Amino acid sequence: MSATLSDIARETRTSISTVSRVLAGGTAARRISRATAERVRAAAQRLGYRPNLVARSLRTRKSDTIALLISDISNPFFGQIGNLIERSLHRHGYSLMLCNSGEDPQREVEYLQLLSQKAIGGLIVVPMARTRKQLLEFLPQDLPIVVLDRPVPGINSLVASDQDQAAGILCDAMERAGVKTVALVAGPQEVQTHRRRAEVISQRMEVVFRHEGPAQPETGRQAYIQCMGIDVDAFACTNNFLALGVIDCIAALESPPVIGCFDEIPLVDLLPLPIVASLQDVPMLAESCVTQLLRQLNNDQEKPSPIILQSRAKSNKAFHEYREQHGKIAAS
Amino acid sequence: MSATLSDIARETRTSISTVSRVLAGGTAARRISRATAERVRAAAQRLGYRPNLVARSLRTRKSDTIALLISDISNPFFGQIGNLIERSLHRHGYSLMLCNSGEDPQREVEYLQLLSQKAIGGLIVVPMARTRKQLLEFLPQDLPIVVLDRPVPGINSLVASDQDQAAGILCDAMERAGVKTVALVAGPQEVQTHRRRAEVISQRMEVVFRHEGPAQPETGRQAYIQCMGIDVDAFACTNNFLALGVIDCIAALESPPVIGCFDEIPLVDLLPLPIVASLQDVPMLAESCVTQLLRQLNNDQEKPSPIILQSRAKSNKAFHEYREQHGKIAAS
DNA sequence: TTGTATGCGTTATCAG
DNA sequence: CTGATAACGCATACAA
Repeated sequence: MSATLSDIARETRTSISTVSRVLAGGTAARRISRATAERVRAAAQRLGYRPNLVARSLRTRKSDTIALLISDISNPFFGQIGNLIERSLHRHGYSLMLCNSGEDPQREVEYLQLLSQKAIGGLIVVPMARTRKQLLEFLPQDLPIVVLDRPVPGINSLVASDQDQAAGILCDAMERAGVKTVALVAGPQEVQTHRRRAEVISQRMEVVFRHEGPAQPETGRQAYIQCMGIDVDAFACTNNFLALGVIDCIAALESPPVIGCFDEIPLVDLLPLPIVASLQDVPMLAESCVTQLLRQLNNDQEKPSPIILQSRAKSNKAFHEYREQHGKIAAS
Repeated sequence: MSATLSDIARETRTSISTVSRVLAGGTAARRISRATAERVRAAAQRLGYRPNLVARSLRTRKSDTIALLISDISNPFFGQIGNLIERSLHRHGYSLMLCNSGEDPQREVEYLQLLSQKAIGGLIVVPMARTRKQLLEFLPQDLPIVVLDRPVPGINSLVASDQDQAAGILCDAMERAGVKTVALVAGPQEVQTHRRRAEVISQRMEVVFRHEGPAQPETGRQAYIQCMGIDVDAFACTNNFLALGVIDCIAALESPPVIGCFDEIPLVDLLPLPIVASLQDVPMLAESCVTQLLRQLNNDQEKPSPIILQSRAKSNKAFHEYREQHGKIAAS
């Protein structure tokens, strides 16, 4: 058991309040004489004092723990983000509570309710909830919150990629490579991100086949199987998990179609398939979440405004070869 | 703001302790009359009572939050484990605090100290610390703890893979494929897992080149570059991150060597390299951690004993072809 | 069967 | 400049 304020007070023959003020620092500490402040600090040091964060939370009604509510930390995209957010928060003195909703709205609500019970100090969330009301219903009014990846109308504290731009550069790349007809493999259309990506692709490309399902490799496999017989230049997938399933099936072909997708595909350069991906700026997404959140935690008065990041296209060698063969001559 | 015990007491014209006893359930609740118990439960329901977990923690000196202290959640191995552990804990009513040590002993110590300040209820840790003393120094004596993946002498509450068996089946597979000479690419030898794997490989195979460094792809790349000119049948890597770096460099060769490694390589079946990996039973590792921990949390009297899991070998098509060409005839 | 009183360790208010 | 003292919400020993 660590020493308490009261231990230090006894040791220094001062009162608990004095000790608290000294150790709290800030304005309160300045109203204390150099002498006693020094004595208190010395005693705290000597006794190895560490504040009881639970007691502090009970009193202040907030903790230095931030919740990260996402669908699944084993998704590499969230794994990277989670790692970066945790590092950054830790540097700023906060801890992270990890909450996997598993894309299950009910689990999301359960967690949302938990937050106030635990006096969680802030929330970074990739929401299932589609409306501001749904999302905030069970949360304390003043809880600092950052919505990540999926815009929710009426919430300005947003960090996300510009999905129109992201899908746009993907279509650009495919067009330049001579892709005309595409099979669209889409994740759940209830999810903003998947929906918007699918919409842009549908507008820009000639979609001759379409399959929708959970954002898992299995959905990609099913799409490929059902699409057999139909001739397409490319499979466009609204995320990398879907693409993995398609790639898995497609590898055997002698003249494989293009794969267009979003986010990172591991070892993409080694795969004998033409692949082009639209990559989000993951480190910037993570860091933006933290700065956006810290601003609210520090009671910065200016209202938060959305942070929208640009994506960039990345393709592998096989894609470049494909483009050599099928692509238009680039009009400079 | 949620209702408190005191609100319910006032509403039902009983006392705080009565309400507390009813809502606590268990033995205390049985000593209360059906009538008042019902009244209390009804009021709690009506007022939407949710216990303030911070206050409870302060009083009981423990919380229902479990810490997971690992090196890096963006490592897919830990991502999977983290996801499974979080799901399982959540089902059992616990939350997860995620701590990335980044393989930095100092960050590990920082986190260890934090746990008691937060009254964390239990710990699952992949430790840097090599001794029982180092690990437990800053922890409450009675904290339920599970050591994952890296045995620490004197701590029985362990969940890990049998590294001798894991490395053994990898060597078996390579031998059967006709591999004689290997380049050993090893992670930090301070880490139990890497060290043991390297030892077994060194005993079983003819190691003609050796490179050690952080368990990152970059180390694998360096190893490959420094190994150029030396003729080896295989690269044996003590984990998948190292292997990724080697694979990255090696892909271009017309007659590539075998890659032997541990844990999952994404899209391994599509890669044009002979790869064999020794796979840990990740879901079982995760679930074992939770059961091992819950047993301690429920004050089960029997002392915990280590849970050691077996691995299995998995290879891709290219490896099978390699084996056809170079392998011994299997002596039945 | 139920109520009263105390304390967990802090922060914050109000007197001096 | 400093010290009592009152919460925060809950669990629990002790009375009744």
